[in-house]
Amino acid sequence: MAHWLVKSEPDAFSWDQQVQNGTEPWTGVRNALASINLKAMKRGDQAFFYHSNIGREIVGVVEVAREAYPDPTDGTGRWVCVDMKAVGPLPKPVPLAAIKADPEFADFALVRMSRLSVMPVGDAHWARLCKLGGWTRK
DNA sequence: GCCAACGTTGGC
DNA sequence: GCCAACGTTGGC
Repeated sequence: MAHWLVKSEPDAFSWDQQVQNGTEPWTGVRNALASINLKAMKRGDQAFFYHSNIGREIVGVVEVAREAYPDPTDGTGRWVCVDMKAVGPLPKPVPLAAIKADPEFADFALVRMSRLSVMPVGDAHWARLCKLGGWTRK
């Protein structure tokens, strides 16, 4: 099973809203590389939910509830979205600063490609982030 | 609020 | 098809 990280500005769509809504379309991705990542997601894959700009930390875990389909907020038909389901909050949110300070994450996309909003997370990085966040598999 | 990174647009 | 200008994202 692959793992991912998705970013959202809490001003636009926050973790609290994700939890309240349960399952929510992950729309608005308008970047080619991010879109490729969305299309590679499989139902049941889990992803970290990261608050960009405000907070700048990983706050929770979501799961792909529906694989890529045309983004209803896109008029051109070129872009896709997935449905994400809230799994649970991280007991200890992992701030970007902690990730940057850890040499293990020197080649992590969150650090290296700061503007990418949907990215894969390797098994080793996933395991380490779970540990840092106090997350035990659900 | 500033600025670096980077994607997109438009003139040629 | 190149590249300068511009807009957007997101860290600081």
